[in-house]
Formats: sequence, structure tokens, C-alpha cells
Amino acid sequence: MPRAIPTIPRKSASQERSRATVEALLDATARVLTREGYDRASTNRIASVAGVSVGSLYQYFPNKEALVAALVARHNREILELARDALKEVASLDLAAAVRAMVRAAVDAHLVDPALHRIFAEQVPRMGQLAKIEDLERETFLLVRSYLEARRKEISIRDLDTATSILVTTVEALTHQFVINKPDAMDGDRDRFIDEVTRLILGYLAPHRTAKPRK
Amino acid sequence: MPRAIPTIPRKSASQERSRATVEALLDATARVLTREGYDRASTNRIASVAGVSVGSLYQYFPNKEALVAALVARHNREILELARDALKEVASLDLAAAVRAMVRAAVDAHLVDPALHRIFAEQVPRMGQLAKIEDLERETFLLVRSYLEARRKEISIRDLDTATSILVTTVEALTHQFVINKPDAMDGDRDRFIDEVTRLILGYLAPHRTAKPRK
DNA sequence: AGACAATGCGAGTCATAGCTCGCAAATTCC
DNA sequence: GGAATTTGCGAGCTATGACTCGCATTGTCT
Repeated sequence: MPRAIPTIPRKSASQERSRATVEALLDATARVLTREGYDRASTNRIASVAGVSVGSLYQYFPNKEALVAALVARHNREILELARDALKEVASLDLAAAVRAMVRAAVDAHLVDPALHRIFAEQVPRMGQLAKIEDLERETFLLVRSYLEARRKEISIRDLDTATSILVTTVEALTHQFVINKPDAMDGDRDRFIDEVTRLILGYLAPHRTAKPRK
Repeated sequence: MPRAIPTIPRKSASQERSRATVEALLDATARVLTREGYDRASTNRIASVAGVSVGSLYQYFPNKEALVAALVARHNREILELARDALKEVASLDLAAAVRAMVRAAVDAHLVDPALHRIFAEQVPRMGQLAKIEDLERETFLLVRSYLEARRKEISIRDLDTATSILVTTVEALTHQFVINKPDAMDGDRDRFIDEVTRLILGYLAPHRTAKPRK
């Protein structure tokens, strides 16, 4: 007869075996989500795909929402890492090259797991804890803003916040749409797309130098 | 004993009373969706808010999906009407003024019912019949494309389809984000926003004339 | 007025999915 | 080895919500 009921924790896992369980659950969630969609992704199914019992699932995640939210968080962490790296490498380049590199990075970020990204965008209801899907954009905003601030002299912008917001929203929307509509895009298509977006951005940031990156 | 079972139709309503019922159901769906969100919007609740029985609901809509899809269709019809009108009035203006007018039209369209629009974007799963939420964008694409074609000489664009797609996606994303984040925007904010977007677009379409719409 | 069709009703059925609970197996620590 | 604890199990409880069905009311036509 254990004094403290061991079933209460429902929190973090400390031992090795349990961390593996949690990972398996997140992986399974991703797979079931992309295969079946959000509605059909029942906790029972997820647990069984993970090779884990429902009970175990609820030992680590209080509800389905939390489970999906954790997956979103994991996914966003990966993406943000990419973005940060890209921004570091870009610090030394001139504006045109920098913008182009950042657009390319955005495409790469969307190619991490397009199917999953699509589910997040199209099916996961943005409410409650799930609303933090948008945290990613807020972080990105700050990164881009600080970059623009450093380059302030090279660009013709009045309101930095507005410009940043426009840029982030635009690039995200365009990249998303491109990856969704052409999941099998050749490298050529990709480069052409990146060119166009770069032109769009540069025309906005530095309207006087006509930017024509591609021959 | 009626020969043909009258419960089969579950289709269109011909009499006056029934049309009213259908309208009431759509209105109630909109209200419940915006108030409670997609998940909490049960058919029972919708029917009761409409002042109609569940049975009647299912006489006109085979399932919840169809009900929401019908609402989406109605909403999109309104929006498209706005877009068409705007494009007609714009035919005679010069490029800069035309783009500005179209951006303004996009904002107006998003202001028809922002709360509902938001639910569609954030909570309604895009799958099955609901996937046709995107039909609106396809229609818009065609409208914009035909406009650009007429102005082809004034703009420096290689691939018309690509440009159209970029434009539509960009304006829709920016407008959406603006309306969602600043539901109570003053007219001043609105005009400043429209200016920025117009600059972005013009810089892309006609990079050589520096577009500076505002004083 | 009377017959038949269209429309409306809502209690009740049925399926599903989220979640719990009591127990078993594995780990850790002495 | 064995006590204590963490981890895992999965049958089953429960709530909920989509949807049906037999009947009542309203409308139409002659």
C-alpha cells in the first residue's frame, strides 16, 4: 500500500524508459495526425500506434490538447533553430543576398515536415493551449526585427514594427502556399519562387535600387 | 398513408416557411460558431438557437459538415460580390490608384464579419466538403489575373500566374492578419496599412516608378 | 371541406472518444 | 532479497453529440 498515490504526477518523466515513452507518443501523434487528420486522431489510436497504453498516455499528458500542443512545441523548436542559424550566417552579407538567404531559410523550414505543418495550419483548432501555435510567429518577428534594426540605414522604412510584421506575414504565407501547392517542386521551381519573393521584399525594403537577382 | 415518404428529400426547400427555416439555421450557425467555436457548435445547439428542431435541421442538411459548408458558401458569395464590384470600378484608374483601391476592397471584404472569418480560418478543419473554403481564393485568382492581363504593358512581370498567385496570397494574408490583430483599428491605422501594402505591391509590379502614395 | 404533400418536432438511439482506476511489471535503493 | 516507487497496462465507465423516426402541424390544391 503506497502512501502517496503514484498516479498523481502526470507530469515530467525522469527515468530513461519513460522518456522513450513520451517520445514514442509524440512521434505517434505526428504520424496519426498526418495520416488520419486531427478529428480521427483519437488518443486511443495514438497510444496504440505508439505501442503504449492509453493509461500511460494520460500519465504524461492531461488531455489530447496538451499532447498536440507538446508536438507543436517540439516542431516549432526545430524550426526556430533553423531560423536562428540562418540569421547568424546572414549577418555579414549585403541586403539583397541576406534577404534571399532568409527566404531560402523560410522554405527550408517549411520543408521540415510539410504534411505535419499542413495539418497544424488547416485542422488543428487554434484555441486554448493550442493557440500557442502562433508563438512561433512572435519569435520570428523578434528575430527579423532585430536584423532590420541593424540594417536600418540601408532600408527605407518608417515604422520598423509594421515593416517587420508585413515581412514575416508575407514570407510565411507565400512559403506556406508554395510548399502546400507544390510538394514535389523541382529545384528550378524553388529557385524561381525564391527569386520572386526576394524581389517582392527588396522592392519594399529598398525601392530605389532595382533588384534583379537572376540573370 | 402517403405513397412517397416525405422525409427523403433532405434537399432544397420550396415553400416560403422552409426557406426561412434554412436562413434561420445558417444565421444560428454563424452565431454559435463565433460565440462558442467550432467544437462546441453542436447541431443540437445550433437548432435550438435557430428556434428550430434538430429534425428540421437534418431535413435540409445531411450533416454538420454540410451545414457549415453552406454557411461558408454564403459568406464567400458576399465577399466575391464585393470583389467583383471593386474590380469593375477600378478598370479606368491608373495602376497605382487601382492597386490601392483593390487593397482597400480586400480590407472591406475582411470586415464583413471578422469574427466569423476568423473561425473559418482558425477552427474549421479544411477537409472533405469543407475544403472548398479555398474556392474563394481560386475565384479571386481568376479575377485578379484577368485584371493584370489587361494591364500587362504597364507592369514588369514574366509569369502572370506566378505573379497573380503571389499577389493574392500576400494581400489575403496581410489583410487577414491586420483585421485579426486590430479589430478596432481607427481609420488612420487602416489607411496607413493600405499605404504600406500598396507600396509593397507596386514595388513588385512596377519596380521602376517609385511609388509614394502618401504625402 | 377533405386529401395529400410539405414542413416541423424532439425524445430517444447509437457510436465514439476522452478519460479513470485498480492492478501488474519493471526499476531503484537499502 | 525485498520494500518502495516509478512506469505501464487496458477493460470499462461516462459524457456527448451526431443523427433517426414516428407523429403533429401547416400549407396547397381541387
